[in-house]
Amino acid sequence: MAKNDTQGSNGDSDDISWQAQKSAMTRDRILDAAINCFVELGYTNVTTARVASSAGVSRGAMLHHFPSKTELIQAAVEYLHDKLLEDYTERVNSIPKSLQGAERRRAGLDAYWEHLIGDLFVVYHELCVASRTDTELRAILENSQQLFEQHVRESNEHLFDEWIDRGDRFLLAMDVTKFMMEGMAAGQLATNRDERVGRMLSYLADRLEEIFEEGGDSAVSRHSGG
Amino acid sequence: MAKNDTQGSNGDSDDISWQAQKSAMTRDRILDAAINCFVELGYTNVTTARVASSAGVSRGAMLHHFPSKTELIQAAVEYLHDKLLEDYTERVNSIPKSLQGAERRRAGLDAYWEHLIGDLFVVYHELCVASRTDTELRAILENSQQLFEQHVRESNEHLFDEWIDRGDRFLLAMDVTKFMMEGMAAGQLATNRDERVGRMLSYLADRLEEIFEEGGDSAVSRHSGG
DNA sequence: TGATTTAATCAGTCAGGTCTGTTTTTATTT
DNA sequence: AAATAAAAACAGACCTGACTGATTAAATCA
Repeated sequence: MAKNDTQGSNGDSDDISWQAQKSAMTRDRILDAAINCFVELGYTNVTTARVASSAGVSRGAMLHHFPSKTELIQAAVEYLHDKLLEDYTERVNSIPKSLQGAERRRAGLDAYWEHLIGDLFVVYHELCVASRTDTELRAILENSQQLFEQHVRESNEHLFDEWIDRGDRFLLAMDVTKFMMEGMAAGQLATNRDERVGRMLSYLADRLEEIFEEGGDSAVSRHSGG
Repeated sequence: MAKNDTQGSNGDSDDISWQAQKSAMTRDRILDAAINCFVELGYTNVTTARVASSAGVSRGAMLHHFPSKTELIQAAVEYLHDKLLEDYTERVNSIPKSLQGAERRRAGLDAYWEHLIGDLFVVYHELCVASRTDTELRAILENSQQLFEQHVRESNEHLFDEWIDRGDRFLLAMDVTKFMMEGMAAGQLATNRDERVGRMLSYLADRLEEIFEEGGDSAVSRHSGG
């Protein structure tokens, strides 16, 4: 809005013009609004008009930045993907450095759980479900999924760096964690939610420690091939 | 279609008229078509015209049986619920009687898994996801969910009848099973699907046996309060 | 014949996308 | 520096197409 301070034909101070800045700002406003609409309305109920209204721009303005709904969705999904990674790493990084060993790993589980029940992941899961019958969305998601999975893997290798060289056991532990926690997040659990979740997280934490115990018992090694 | 054999104004043999039979048949045809559309198109892409076309009836005919789309969806969801129960019990009942003990329980897990990756459950899960932002659908589903959960509980009590009196351990085992398997079913697992699933099912089966071992170790009893 | 079921057509709503016009910013010219 | 041209950002009206629900006509059965 206040343009006179930085702009001018002499444009030395910043190599990015005021126009480009303004354009990027409205673009981000629109993408934020799109994510917001996903959260509040659900992917299938999002219309271009609603996104524009929520962003505070006219339909024409939005159509200038995103010529079609597909391009809007594409950009919004990538934007969501970025925010998902940011949310996850932020939660993991905010684990106190003082925590070490089993306590640190348990805190990692809790952080992952909080990430899974957040709005962003809920929306992401909705997109995955919708992509079953929406080939366009499926194509858009495939890229993001691979990147996200890789990022989670790297993050886990950091959290569980003591066990990085356990081979199959590491994969088993990651799958156990992933499936159990995503099952809790996606499953409809109306009764005793907090109690059941707490119990499951503790149980899961113990199983992970068990999997990586030196000379683990046969029950574990049978599945990890070690 | 062959009506002359059972029908007549003397209508003593059957208290339901030919017309009612026919009406019920088209009703079921429409509901079957609706489920089919859910599977093939996804819940949000289903239109009344498509259902009618898939059922082989005109829209007018369908609107006679289901005056509004809401009523159609309502009936279709209840129909889906019935078919879900049928599918699950059928799979469980088809476990050979010769299997007993741990083998029988493992077969129960496999049956549950097959049920979870079937079309019916996939659609059901989609409905659950869609119900987050669709209050009408949410209301419709709530009834079905309670009935379904209760049925699964009863079925489990039958499959695991040796352990029915284990109190908290039983609840823990059921949650572990439910979450892990639903996580696998819902999660996007592109790579090594069959291998990972098989490994997880074996691991899960072992954990369940472990949970119910007499005088189980502290790791288990810590979470089951027993 | 009278009632019920099926078929066909119509009107209203709302979505996405095109089109044209307006304002703001940038580049050019004098 | 002032004026002007060009381009970009923005705004809103319009069109098309699809869906739902209502209405009317035909066919079928009691």
